[in-house]
Amino acid sequence: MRPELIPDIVVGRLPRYLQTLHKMAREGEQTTSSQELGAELGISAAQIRKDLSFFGGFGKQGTGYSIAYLVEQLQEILKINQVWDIALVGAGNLGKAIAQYQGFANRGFRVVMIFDNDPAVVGTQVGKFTVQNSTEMVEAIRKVGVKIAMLTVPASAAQKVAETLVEAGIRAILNYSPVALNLPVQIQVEYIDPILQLQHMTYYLGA
Amino acid sequence: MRPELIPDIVVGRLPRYLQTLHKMAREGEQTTSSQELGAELGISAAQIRKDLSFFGGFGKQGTGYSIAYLVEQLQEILKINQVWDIALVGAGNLGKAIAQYQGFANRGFRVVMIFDNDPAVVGTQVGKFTVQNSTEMVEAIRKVGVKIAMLTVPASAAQKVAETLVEAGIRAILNYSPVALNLPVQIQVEYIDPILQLQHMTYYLGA
DNA sequence: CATTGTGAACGGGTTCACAGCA
DNA sequence: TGCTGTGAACCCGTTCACAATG
Repeated sequence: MRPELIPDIVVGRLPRYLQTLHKMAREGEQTTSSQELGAELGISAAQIRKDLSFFGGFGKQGTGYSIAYLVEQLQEILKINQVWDIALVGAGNLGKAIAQYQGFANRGFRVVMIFDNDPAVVGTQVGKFTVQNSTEMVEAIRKVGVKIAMLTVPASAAQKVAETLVEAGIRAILNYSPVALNLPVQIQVEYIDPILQLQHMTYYLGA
Repeated sequence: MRPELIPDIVVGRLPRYLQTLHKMAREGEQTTSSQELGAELGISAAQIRKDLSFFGGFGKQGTGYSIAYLVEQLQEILKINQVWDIALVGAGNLGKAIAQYQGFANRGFRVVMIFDNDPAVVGTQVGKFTVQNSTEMVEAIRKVGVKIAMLTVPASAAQKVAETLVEAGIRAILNYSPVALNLPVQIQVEYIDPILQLQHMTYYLGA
């Protein structure tokens, strides 16, 4: 399967399918249908079938999909049938909260190092990590071969830090800073800015 | 202008335009063009012009857009030429970090109350707020007339709490819990789940 | 003369509808 | 019979291209 032939928007829905399949599994279900999965997610059944068909036939006519099997297949497609190490940059309130978040483990990720450039913060303990100095960042990331970073630094520092991360060999960045990053195209970048989403919603709120 | 006639995807881009316009203003620029704005955001100039044209002609041929004026217009369109109160539900690590985040104020929002159902947490201080008991939630939200909530409770509790929020008069929810919410269509819901975004990116990471 | 605003062309994602199969 | 997988039709968002204009 050639990854670049599959619409990015389709890839982006797979994690959501996985999320809901996990929930169904927790509730003891063995099997589901495109109909049921779609209802849960607010997506049409046809779209789910079409999306999955890009990767192969995972279902059985008349019966639907085995949840366990589909979970396994999606994990393989998304390459999360392994655990990815993450470097966290920025040990402010948000960074600390993320470092201690328990939900990464069983979804394919774990934070393995945390950096900050504030001397008052470097050396302090956050969960089970000691905050390292940003000056050691490139070397530490290279050494362990970490490929994914989360960025929780002030907006003014984000672009610079991101460039350093790329230099260190990072290939995917989840950016919590409220600025658009300008990086080589081959670097994967996703953004989290709650305010953008709040502003989107207020458009629809009368008064 | 009839809000429902404008593609939702267009509305979703306006906050990003605003974000970049603010940045340009901070850097001392007075004027910009669809070209420049697009380059900054990785969006085509034509799309930006088309998006803005849904709402009116904000630019001048030959010159471009006055940044200050466009910011003002976008704020009005998004209804953030006012400050929206937010109720935060869930005072765990993430909730606490959000409550103390300084970036809401000048972008149209402020957290005004925070709730939790854990007796060990209720009554404690988070930034300048005292965590209130969830049992008081409906009344407190109704009384102040808060319309927006952020949800940072465990996945298992999210649906139930969301329903209670709707009952209290909440009309928009920013959900940090990793579950799809099932609510009346007129309720605005946006999701933040970093793991979905990480999983999206790993698809493109070889090995 | 640079840049907007916009109708028309285009392209790609979604939905439809049904053949195929357990 | 129920539900999947999929080609075709459809629809809607993006890009194109240019007239309009400060």
